[in-house]
Amino acid sequence: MDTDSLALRFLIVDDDETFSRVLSRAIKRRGYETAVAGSAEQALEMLQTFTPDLATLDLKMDGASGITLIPRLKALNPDIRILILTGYASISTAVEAIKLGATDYLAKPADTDQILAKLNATEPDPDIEIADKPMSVGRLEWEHIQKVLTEHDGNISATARALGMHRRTLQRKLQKRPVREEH
Amino acid sequence: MDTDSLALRFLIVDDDETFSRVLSRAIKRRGYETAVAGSAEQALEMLQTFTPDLATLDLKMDGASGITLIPRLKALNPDIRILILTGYASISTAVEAIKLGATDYLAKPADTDQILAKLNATEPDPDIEIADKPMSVGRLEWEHIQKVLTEHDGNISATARALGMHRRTLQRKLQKRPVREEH
DNA sequence: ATCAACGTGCGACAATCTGCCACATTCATG
DNA sequence: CATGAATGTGGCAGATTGTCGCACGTTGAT
Repeated sequence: MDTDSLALRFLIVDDDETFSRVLSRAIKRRGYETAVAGSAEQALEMLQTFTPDLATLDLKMDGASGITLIPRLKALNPDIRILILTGYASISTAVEAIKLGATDYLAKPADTDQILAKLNATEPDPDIEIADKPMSVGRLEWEHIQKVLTEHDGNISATARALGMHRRTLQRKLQKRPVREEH
Repeated sequence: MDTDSLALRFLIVDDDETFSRVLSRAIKRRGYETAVAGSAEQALEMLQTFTPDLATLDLKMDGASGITLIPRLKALNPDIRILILTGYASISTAVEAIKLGATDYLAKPADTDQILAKLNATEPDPDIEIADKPMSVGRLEWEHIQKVLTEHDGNISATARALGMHRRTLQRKLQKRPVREEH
């Protein structure tokens, strides 16, 4: 369908390729036009030919932080809605982001529904409002652990340290739930 | 020195009496005129005779949250600088506070210098440093709970249901202090 | 080969935490 | 005022976690 002129343009800036791909597909399926950038620099290039109406930005990437994009995006489109989405969330960066004009701020992991819910907060679309249940604490923890574990190349000791959790406990958690996905 | 007409008026709203007293003295010593309220309600009364230029608000108090004071304070003095100061800091309340117009947000414990520094900071800087470690599981859980709690307007029972967690357990978790963010 | 440093898997036990049930209040509403 | 919904506590048995300790593998340097 070429509703090009009508479809809202959605920019995803994240260096986690898997994450970007999954999110991009989920968002396209809902009728948005999407663009994905793997770094702030790459995003800046894209902005010369792509003016987004919505955007999700990661903070921790190679090169510049997504936060630096906020002023550029606002300058290009004052009505843009920006969601900061990061696995390295902190109160201080959240405060900065909002002050700079971000619409909202979420810590990863977050599912697509939550992401869109935050971005649509002001949109006249009272249709798909209250269907979402938050992730259970259990699943949230699981995804977080997997992510950090991957970042440490499967090193359990290092992961436990990074997570401020005891190695023994991590071990037990990993035993109980062999890697499986569901929904 | 009676620079009454020149001295900036500083309002402290916190139910921790000791904390308020110490902070009040430290701030007076630096030439501000101070007023202390132990609750949001009490603060509202004071506003009839005291128009602050600066304020620190606590979030978790008996009665209304300090966050509810933000609009009132802004209405009374659009140039007021408001710092949220709480022992139960979370990203979701920080985001909400900043959106409502708070100047900044700090987690207790914080010393007088930090407090005044935040209140006097002028411009946000996009070059704020990003944490090098991801959040601990404990911290992530706290943030998630706070987010859901905020989405349910502070309703504990509803939050517990949404989280698939026993209400009693949620209550106990909420009473504890959040895990400190480290670096 | 040997030593040192590190990561891993697992047993055991105490300290905590959770899921549940009960009960007294408080609060908004019909 | 009756009623349903929330909330703050207390108590308990059972599940989970924090710690220690120990036995192996690996890897690198001596």
